[in-house]
Parts: sequence; structure tokens; C-alpha cells
Amino acid sequence: MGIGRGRPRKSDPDEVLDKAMALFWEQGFEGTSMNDLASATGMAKPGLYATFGDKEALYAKAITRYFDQSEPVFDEIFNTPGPVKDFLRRYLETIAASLNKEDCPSGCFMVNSMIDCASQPSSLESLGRDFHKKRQAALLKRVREAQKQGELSDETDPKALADFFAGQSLALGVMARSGADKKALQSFIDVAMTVLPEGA
Amino acid sequence: MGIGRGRPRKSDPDEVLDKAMALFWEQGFEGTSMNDLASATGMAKPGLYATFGDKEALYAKAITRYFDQSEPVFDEIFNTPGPVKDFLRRYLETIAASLNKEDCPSGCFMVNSMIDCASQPSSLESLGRDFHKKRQAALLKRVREAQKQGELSDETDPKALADFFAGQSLALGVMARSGADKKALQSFIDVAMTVLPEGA
DNA sequence: AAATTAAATTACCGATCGGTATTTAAATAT
DNA sequence: ATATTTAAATACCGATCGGTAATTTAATTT
Repeated sequence: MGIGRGRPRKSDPDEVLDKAMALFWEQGFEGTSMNDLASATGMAKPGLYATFGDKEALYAKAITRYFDQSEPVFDEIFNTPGPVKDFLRRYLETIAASLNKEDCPSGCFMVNSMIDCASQPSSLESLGRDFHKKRQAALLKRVREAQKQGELSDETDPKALADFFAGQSLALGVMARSGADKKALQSFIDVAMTVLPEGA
Repeated sequence: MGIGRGRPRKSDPDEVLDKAMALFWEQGFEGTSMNDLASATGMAKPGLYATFGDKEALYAKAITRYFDQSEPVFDEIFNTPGPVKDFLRRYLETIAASLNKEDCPSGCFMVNSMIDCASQPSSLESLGRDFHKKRQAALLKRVREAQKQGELSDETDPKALADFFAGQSLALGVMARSGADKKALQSFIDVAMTVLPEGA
């Protein structure tokens, strides 16, 4: 039946990781116990340790998966030609859409991690931060290109503008976790977009 | 010697609460144990329970103290006459200044709490959120007044503008906790302020 | 000085924590 | 069939969790 040699796996490790990701996302690192994870994923504790390592390693794999899963959709946005203004709006709206869980809002796993893993002296501290820096860097690159092609005036500071929009994604994450609905996030984005001049 | 009848208190409850606030602020609710609090405050666990109640009650008192301590400075800002634009800039810059701990940045206790207390089914869930709503309401009131006096065009949506600035304070909190320095926060504020037209 | 009041201190409670050793079950290989 | 391999399942480890009972210390009151 199976392909391997021993007893076949009861559950797909990818599905287990997805469920672990959802739980860490909602409850944070300290707020989620290994027993919680075992019951939520259907994989008992020894299986979790054998498959993913200890709790920190599992968390790291979960948030990495979160980031990796969203990367393709952002890649598409970054590679779609068009005005920066359209790009930046789509960037924020895509984030807002991904946050839109009406009941039991979890916000953004990356933002949550930046908050609740900032204290503990572990490898987790920099994880969410590093992902955010990647986004910042990608934004900066895109904004620089736009400026080079004359879409933005020479007076605008590309780093400041990119960091501003990166910051808006943080605000959206906190707002969503606090229960802000789709309309509130959209309204927020509409105001944020006005930092760009009418013409651009 | 003392004023009361029994054995005098070893430590001032207010000072204990200050130290507890600092620890919760830095490490979050789940990340801070009662033993941590006992050693950090100098008050043993039974004293903490007798004085403040259980862990949830202590946390609630700590974040309430955080909010109450910052209220007078915000009251002053809100009551200082002048253009809305100046007011809003001072509002964000005051927040940024309060976040500026170069080493061991803790961000904003209110924002941290909105993230790491959003999951657990307790009275803490809404606490940070409620404080944030108070700020939102105060901002809205101030923006409405400005619009009534012609400082803002009739087309601007006061709720949207107030919520935008409330959102900027959330972004500042996350950025600060991730180690953003004073200059980065200032640069962020400078861009955010450009949502207001030149004339206002 | 004895009694009283209140706080500090110590020691402890059951429950849960992260993590594992041990055993059992289910597949393949000989 | 038997041996082997791999994973699931159960039970358990010491440590720490939030919380408290019991005791000791230090002040005031009579």
C-alpha cells in the first residue's frame, strides 16, 4: 500500500504544519502548548517532536510557511507592470484581504510574532522582524525603480516612502486582530494612499 | 513609626505596580510568570495576590496605570490651541518619544496588549482595545472641531482621518518594539503627515 | 508586658509545562 | 510466517505554572 517501509503516516506533515501555523498565529508562541498543538493537528507529541523538532523549531517552520505561502501572491504584485500608485494600493489591499477573517480575527502572523516574540531570548526574536525587512527591501526596490522612471519627484525620499508603506501593513495587522472590518481597513488604505501626489 | 496597625509594608504598592507594568510591558502576559513578578518587584507572591488580586487583575491594573500615566500628557496636547496639523504632528511625535528606549525596546504596552491578549478568553482581551478606542474617539472629536472651523475641507471624512492617525500610532508601536530608532520613527511621521494638504 | 493586627516569609498544592522513554501497531522484506 | 522497519500511542519525567495555607516577624493597642 504505502511507499515507505514501516508503518504509514497517519497524517500529512504539511497539513499538520498548516494546522500548527493557524494555532500559533491565533494564540502566539507562549499561549500555545504542545498539547494544544497535538490535539489541533491530530499528531501526538512524540510525532511532532520527531517530525519538526522542539517547540521553537515548529514555530519557526510555521511562520516560515506563513511567509512562503504569501510570497507567490506578492511576487505577482511586484512583477505586474503599472504605476507605483496602483502597485502600492494593490499591495495594501492584498494584505487587508488576507487579514479578513470576520470571526476570530488573528491579524497578521508576522506582525503578531514581532510583538510577542520580541522579549524571549531565542531564535524567534528576529524571525518576524527579518520577514518584515524583506518586505521593506522589496518595497524600496520597487519605489526606487519608479523614481528612476520619473514616476516620483526627485525630492521624495524612497526609503522613507517604502518604510511608510511597510509601516501601514503593520497597522493593518494590529487593526485586523482587534476586529476591524473590511470597510475600516479599506478606508484606512484610502487615506494612506493620499501621501502620494494626485499626478503620480 | 508607621501609620497603620500591623507590620509596616516593605514596599510601596505603587512602585511595585510600576515594576510589574514594566515587566508585563516587555514580556507580555503569558511570558511573565508570577515568580518573575515577585523577584522583579521585591514583593513576594502572597503579597502580590493580597494587594492586587490574581495575575489577570494585576495585568489589568498595570496596563490601566500605563494608560492613566500617559493621559495627562495627551490631555495637554489635546487642549493646546492651534492648527490641527500641528496637533496631529505633536500627537504622533509624543507617542514616538515615549517609545524611544534605545536598548531593550518594549514598544507600546497598549499595542502589545492588543496583540498578545487577543486570543485568550479573558477580560484582558478588550482592555488594550478599549484604550485604543478612547484615543480614536478623542482624535475624532478634535478633527471634527477642526473641520467645523474650516481647517479641513468638507470633503474630508473626519472618521477616516482620525482612524488613520490612530492607526499610525499602532504602526509606531510595532516599529519601536522591533528596534526602529528615533530617526526612523521621525521619518515615518513626516511621510504620514503629508496626508494633510499643504494649506491646512 | 500581653494581646492584637497586618504584612513578610516559607513551604507547599494540584495542574500543566516542554520533552521523552517505552510500548504497541501497521506496513514491507526475507 | 518471521523479521524488520517505521510510526502511533501511552505513560511518564522533572520543572515550572498560578495560587494558597501556615507560620513568622514587626508594628500598634490595651
